[in-house]
Amino acid sequence: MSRPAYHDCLNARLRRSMRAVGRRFDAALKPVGLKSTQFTVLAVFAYHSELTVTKLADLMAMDRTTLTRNLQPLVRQGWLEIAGDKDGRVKVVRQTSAGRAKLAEATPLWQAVQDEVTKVLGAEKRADLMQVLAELEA
Amino acid sequence: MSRPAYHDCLNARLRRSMRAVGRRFDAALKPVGLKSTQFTVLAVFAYHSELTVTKLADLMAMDRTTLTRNLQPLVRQGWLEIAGDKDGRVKVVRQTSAGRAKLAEATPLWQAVQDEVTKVLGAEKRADLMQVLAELEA
DNA sequence: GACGTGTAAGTGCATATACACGTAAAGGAG
DNA sequence: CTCCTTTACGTGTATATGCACTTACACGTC
Repeated sequence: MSRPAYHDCLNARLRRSMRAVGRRFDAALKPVGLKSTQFTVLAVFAYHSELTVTKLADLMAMDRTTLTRNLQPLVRQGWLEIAGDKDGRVKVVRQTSAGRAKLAEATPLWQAVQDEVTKVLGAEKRADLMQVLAELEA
Repeated sequence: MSRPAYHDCLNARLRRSMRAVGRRFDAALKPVGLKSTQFTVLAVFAYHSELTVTKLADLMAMDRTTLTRNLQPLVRQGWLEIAGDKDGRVKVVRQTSAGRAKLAEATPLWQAVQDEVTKVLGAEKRADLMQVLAELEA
């Protein structure tokens, strides 16, 4: 037997691609002062007017405590706001009008990268990729 | 026009899957005290006896300054060592025997997760995924 | 109403990631 | 030999990520 097929590691491959793609999206969004990860959070609120921290974390398949900290820069910039609830345990996250504006401002830049990827990969391969990546989450 | 198709964001999808897969690999490697990212670094040295920092970063498609810091925990644990070179600008990274042993110890645990993924996705889908992810790097 | 259980959120710690900038050494032009 | 450019690497700062642990509140049982 030869050495194990380390080059076939799914985790390593995913991270490599994630880094490359992340750099690409980050660069595209730089003119509007958004990280790609922050864009992703703002985009969730295009579909939900308000969410508790835990529900948002579930939606994003992210550790709740990671999200708590990721929200801070967005709150500091005034794009999101966090308020208490009748239920004293719960914090509700909402997008501000500045947040909606920032998302709208960033959307064409984001769309351009999306289109670029579709062009490079082809629509079919891209759709298959998205599908398999989603399966991977389970 | 309706709202943009934010749910179709490649970057967000990649990160979601990366998080899920990373958690899975991290959990599997926990018994031997390795993070999945650290395993990836150690595995590179199954193919290369020594590498400069920049070459290692290139091989991993990672920012060089990120790698510099990622190496520190591995050096601290005694799995890698970093030495100077004739060329005073260059730092050479090598795996120690402890590093080789740790990699060998972790390999079966890593292989189990790899096999699990292949079982869940099917070998073909998995191979296609790896292929497309590689294309994405360019 | 006191108490135990479950639920929502935050903190401490460690690591991963990358950009902007700084430092130091090699190597060539004059 | 001096100066300039290139190359290799590190630091400062900010963000992303997750686990172990803690805190605060709600709710049902007695």
